[in-house]
Amino acid sequence: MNLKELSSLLGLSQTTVSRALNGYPEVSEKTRARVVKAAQAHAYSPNTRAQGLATGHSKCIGHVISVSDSAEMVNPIFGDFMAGAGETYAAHGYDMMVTRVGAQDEADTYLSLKARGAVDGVVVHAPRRNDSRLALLDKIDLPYVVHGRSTGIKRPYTWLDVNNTRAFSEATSYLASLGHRRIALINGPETMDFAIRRRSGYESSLRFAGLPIDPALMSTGEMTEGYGHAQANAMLDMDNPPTAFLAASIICAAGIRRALDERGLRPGKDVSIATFDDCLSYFGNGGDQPVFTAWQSSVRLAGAAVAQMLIDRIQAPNAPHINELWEAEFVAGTSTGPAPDHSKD
Amino acid sequence: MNLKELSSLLGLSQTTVSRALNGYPEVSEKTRARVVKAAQAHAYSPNTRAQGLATGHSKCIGHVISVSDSAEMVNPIFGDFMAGAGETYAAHGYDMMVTRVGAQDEADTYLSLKARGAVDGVVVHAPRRNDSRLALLDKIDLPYVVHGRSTGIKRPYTWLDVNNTRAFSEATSYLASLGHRRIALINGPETMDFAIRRRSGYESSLRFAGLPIDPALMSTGEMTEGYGHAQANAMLDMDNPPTAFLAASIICAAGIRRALDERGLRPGKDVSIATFDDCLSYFGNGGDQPVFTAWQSSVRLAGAAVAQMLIDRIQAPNAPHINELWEAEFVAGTSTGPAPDHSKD
DNA sequence: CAAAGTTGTCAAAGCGCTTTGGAATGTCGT
DNA sequence: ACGACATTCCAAAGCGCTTTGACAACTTTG
Repeated sequence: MNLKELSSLLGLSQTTVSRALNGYPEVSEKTRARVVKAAQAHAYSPNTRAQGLATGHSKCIGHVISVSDSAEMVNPIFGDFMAGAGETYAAHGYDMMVTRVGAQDEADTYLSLKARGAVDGVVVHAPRRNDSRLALLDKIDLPYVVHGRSTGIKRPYTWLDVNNTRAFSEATSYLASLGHRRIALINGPETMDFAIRRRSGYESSLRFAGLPIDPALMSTGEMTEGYGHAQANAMLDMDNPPTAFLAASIICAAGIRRALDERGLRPGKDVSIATFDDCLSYFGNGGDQPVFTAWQSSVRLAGAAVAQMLIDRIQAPNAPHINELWEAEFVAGTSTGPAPDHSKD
Repeated sequence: MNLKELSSLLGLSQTTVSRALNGYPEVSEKTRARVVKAAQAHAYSPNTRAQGLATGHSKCIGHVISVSDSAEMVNPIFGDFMAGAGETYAAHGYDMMVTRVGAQDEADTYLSLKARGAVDGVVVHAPRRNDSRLALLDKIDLPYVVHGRSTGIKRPYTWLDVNNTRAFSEATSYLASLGHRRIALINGPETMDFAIRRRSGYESSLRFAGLPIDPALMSTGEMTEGYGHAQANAMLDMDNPPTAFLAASIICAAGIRRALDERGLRPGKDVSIATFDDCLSYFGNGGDQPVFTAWQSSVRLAGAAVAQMLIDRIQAPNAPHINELWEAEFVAGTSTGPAPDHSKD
């Protein structure tokens, strides 16, 4: 069923039927009702491609997911972010297109998306420092919103980020205030802007507390469970091991916890763990009784909000850029406690 | 840059340019080379929508993700499956469209996808028993491939599944052979076909081993870490607790493990854990030294294979239906061991 | 050397929609 | 009763591509 058939069926012109369905005022309410009813009865939905061709926009939003070829790692927050964004898109009649790409072909992918008119805008995921994608997107005039920020980019752009610096600064101070003097940072990949900010928050709090900054207590890598486990193991083997860990994600934290368990160390007693928590739907932090002491911020809500910002941006491309900085919320869990007293050792 | 501009720039007709780029034989190699070079120089890519309108297919594949409104749960395998599928799509010039939908609007979403001509085919995720989507898709003639199977559907359809029955039967036998007589099943949602099969594999091996089937040792639910933890805790509180757990996913297994750790029970010594493992990129099973004894099958590879099957199906809609049943691979971890000897209790 | 293929190219139609610029019809003031 | 003005509808153009059918310009054949 297409427009032509439907309109001849109704004895109306295509123009009138189209206007009736799209809510234009120059069609009487009587005929509009008639048209709408017939459209429903015949399950008519305008052909997306034809509509796009005619209007010049695709009502589709692109998400380019860079999969590092080395690690072949899919960011675990991906699913929840998409779920949040998808909700917003559905509410506004937008489709969502996902493109998986290796790091090399990143630029080409955006160019192609633009040249082919496949999307009206894109969400930039996992921004790096001085991320070259932003200049590219500005140049080719493809609307975008950044989930995160890119330090070093001076031109304004629209972004939504969590205050990672603050969260990791608070977390470090919190652990220091519990008496911990050897606090390890199990960070995400420090090619990512958020990881850089997290480290800087961590370091500034260490300095503020008068604690040394020890590179041996800092690690960077893909945020897998195995990574958390391996790093914790390596650090706990040190002569002067950390008494507290600060993890980049709850999945890392789980790995750290496993390392403790294997050694018979009690989390929150012998060794503390604090973590950032993205509120992943399949890996909750224990609900009523949080397991991990955490700074949390829902990536799902972020997805919904970023999607909304992008839709707004597409509809008003010349509006001033909006920036949202969300504060992570502190939850006290059982994974942290006072630094163990070694005076009796 | 569009076809018209490019062709007038070259002093050729649109026809010739189009044919040259699409590899038709009736254009001389000399002009073809000229056209290809110019296209590259001007970064010309045919407009997706126009191309789609003209050819009648969208070169786009749909993934409809049902998010149960109650649980608001995003399946954690989603990201890895997409990464695998995305690779295949990219190689064949297909785009990937993702639609998030609540359980109610599922049927409408497929109808709309079809009516709008938005996709050439869809992947059916998480099939249920007697899944009504298959009949719907057959009726509206939208090509599809099922990731999993749907018990009760008699008409042939194309699917790729893991032999869940076998895997869980083997796992149960394995645990029984270690002397476990109280083996708990921490299953996924038993509205899902795969979970039903897993249970039946589990039960058949219990029967075969002459062990009783105790509903108190079986649970069903969304496969979160918290779920695994809660179920394990509840069961370990029983008068006659299980000595082994069989988990539906490595994430559940992590939760079970946490429950053991909290109680000072040693995995593989006091209580065993076996699990199914989807080989999630962010939650590996320890690499060289597997943590969990597991039956594993890469969901990423499944994604790539399903995508390929769907593309084939779209290109040859009348070809016979293909079914692939993959066997899960056994890996021995440290999480299982002989049932503890209670004779000295 | 005319008739019959080949080869390389093109003009134009068509995909299903939106939108422009009329054109009918009806209503109203005078 | 007549022009003015809304109101309601429509024919046709156009979005950027593919594809059909035709046509020159060459080759080859008898």
